[in-house]
Amino acid sequence: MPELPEVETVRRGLREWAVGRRLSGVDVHHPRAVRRHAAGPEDFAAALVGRTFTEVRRRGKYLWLPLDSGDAMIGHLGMSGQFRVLPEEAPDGPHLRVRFRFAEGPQLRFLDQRTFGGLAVSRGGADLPAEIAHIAPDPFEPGFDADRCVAALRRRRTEVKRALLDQTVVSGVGNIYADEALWRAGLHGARPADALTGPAAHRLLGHVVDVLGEAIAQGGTSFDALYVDVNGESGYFDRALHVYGREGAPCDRCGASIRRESFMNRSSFSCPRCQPRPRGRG
DNA sequence: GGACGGACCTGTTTGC
DNA sequence: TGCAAACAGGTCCGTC
Repeated sequence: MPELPEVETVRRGLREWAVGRRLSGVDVHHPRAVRRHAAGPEDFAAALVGRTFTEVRRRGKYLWLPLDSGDAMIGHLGMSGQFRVLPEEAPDGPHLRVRFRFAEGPQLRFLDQRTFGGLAVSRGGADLPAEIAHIAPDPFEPGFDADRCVAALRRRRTEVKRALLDQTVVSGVGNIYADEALWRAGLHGARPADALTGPAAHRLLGHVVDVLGEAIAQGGTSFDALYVDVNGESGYFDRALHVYGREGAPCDRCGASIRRESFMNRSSFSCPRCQPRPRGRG
């Protein structure tokens, strides 16, 4: 379940292993992996072969790798996507979607069990691909404006958790870190976003930044083999989670039993005492 | 144009 | 034991 911290961990690995290497071959094993590349798998491969990755950049959960052609390869991990650095002789495995071969050295492989992830080449997209431009800056970008983000959050006439997950409000937040930030803020996710005071919205955003930053420092969160870095290793932040996946466990703050509720066809975890439901709902 | 529900997808877990 | 349903959830798209 890669959110911003997991994607940042992958970005750092790719920066080490992919930048400066010239592609000698690209094999698309599953067309769904490049479904966002409208011109098709052959065009995707042709735009990459002979080119060199010059950088690895990220906005929210999106990665893009600028090429020496001025184009960029965009990547999104979806729910289960992985970039792995593996020797040529390593077996393909059942989830291999795209293989990148270089003039020398190990291969880069894009694996994806649930196929929600995808790759594309953005023409002229080295600086900021047009396909990503609609996403709001994430809190770790130099251009991030907290006041603007808070204003966007408070304009949403919907529940605050849904607003946090809206990548046009703030990018990089997914189900896990939204729950954790709401727990830290003592807010139930069903609270109306447009009813938050300015200071309360700023505090919530501060918790979002804190929890994301702490998770980056731990190499991300991992519950199983679905999320690993380019070397196949897991992060450690799952040990620091306070509510996500802890149904029935005592709240680390007050001892009440953590509850699980269905929300947006997903699970939401919260403390019934620290995060009371808003009155008049549910 | 914003809000919101459903679709997409597959390996694992749970229930009968 | 075996089958079916439920579940995980980020993003896109259609509808209202």
